[in-house]
Amino acid sequence: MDGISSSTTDESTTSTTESISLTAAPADPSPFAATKPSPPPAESLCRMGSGASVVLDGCGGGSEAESRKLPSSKYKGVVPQPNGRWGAQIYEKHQRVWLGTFNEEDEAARAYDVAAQRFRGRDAVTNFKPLSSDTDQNDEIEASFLSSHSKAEIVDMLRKHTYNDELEQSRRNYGSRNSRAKLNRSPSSAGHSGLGFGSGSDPLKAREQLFEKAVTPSDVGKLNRLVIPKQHAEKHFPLQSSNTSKGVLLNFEDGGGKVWRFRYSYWNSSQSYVLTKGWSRFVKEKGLKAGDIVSFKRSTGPDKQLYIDWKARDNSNSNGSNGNGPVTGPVQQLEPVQMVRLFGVNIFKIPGSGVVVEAGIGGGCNGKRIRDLELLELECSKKPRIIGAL
DNA sequence: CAATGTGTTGAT
DNA sequence: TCAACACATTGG
Repeated sequence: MDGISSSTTDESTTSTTESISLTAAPADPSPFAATKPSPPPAESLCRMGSGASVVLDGCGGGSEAESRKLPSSKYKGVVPQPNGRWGAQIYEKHQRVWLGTFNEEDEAARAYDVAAQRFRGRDAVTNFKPLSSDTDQNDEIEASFLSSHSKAEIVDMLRKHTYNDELEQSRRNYGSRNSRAKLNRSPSSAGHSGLGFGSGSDPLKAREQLFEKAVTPSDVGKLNRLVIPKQHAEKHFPLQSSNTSKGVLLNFEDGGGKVWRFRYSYWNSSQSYVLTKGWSRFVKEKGLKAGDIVSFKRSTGPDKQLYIDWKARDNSNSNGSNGNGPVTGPVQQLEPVQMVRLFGVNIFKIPGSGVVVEAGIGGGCNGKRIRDLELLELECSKKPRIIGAL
């Protein structure tokens, strides 16, 4: 049932192995600047600016009036966007993995290359990549970098255009650090001090730490999503096959007692578990920054209330930003919304009103779009099975 | 409303 | 697998 793991094991999906070694390293922030050697080998489509409504300085302004069809890219994995920009995508398992949009074809092509390397290893056909030249060292670093990150992470970086930066950092760390110690450094590693969080360590609440994650630039970027490390996602927030793609709504209570509802789902496209809807609001409200740590906890009680907290990476960050107050302070719980997984459906019980809402019942959209309950579980009367495990 | 990314489908 | 096309969502 858990199609998730079976169907896609994240990196392992790549079959052969994780040994995705990279050869080239656009470690340089400048994408093609340094590496712009081999033009598109294959296709060799030399179409330029033909239909894009946006100006393409690169090719000289082509005034194009043929609007309908967008110009196809000469690069593999690059597709034109209605805006005149370029999108990058790669396919795997009949599923498309969107790599983001870019202004220049080259940039998009670059992104594709990176993804190709990460997804398919060095044999992957790329637009430029085969570049290795003399920087074996860098190659090795990038190889480590890639192999130590999930596909989802790499994809996020590409989409957020932070790949080069991340790689850059990794590079530095690599040099000073060990050549190969722990390549796994995303989630709970941050500081390890972990619990220092809400400082809570308040046994009174009977809540247990599930896991933590240092948010990446992507997590707090414009992607409006939080990638939950697969291991933790499957361990703590298992999705039923029926929910996998549709997603479910999960309620989390923050340190201030505020309840946050996030859409939690599995993205086939990037093969990752993510918190999407609602996440951006959380990021804004809390003023989350890359590097900050987000912690997930769960009540040990029957309600299994979920909690979410965060902590700035640096201790007392001036936080003078906006007014997001130090909501981080004390970890207290107010009126938690109960959520129970029933029949493969999440049921939320709103305290006070005793109202029970079925996750996903989308219905009321008055003149507006369905903004809140867009995702639904279509299984209600099916398989009467209570999943209280979570 | 514009931009972005997803759903889909048809071609290779 | 890939890319073209359409359009649903999201953010501003």
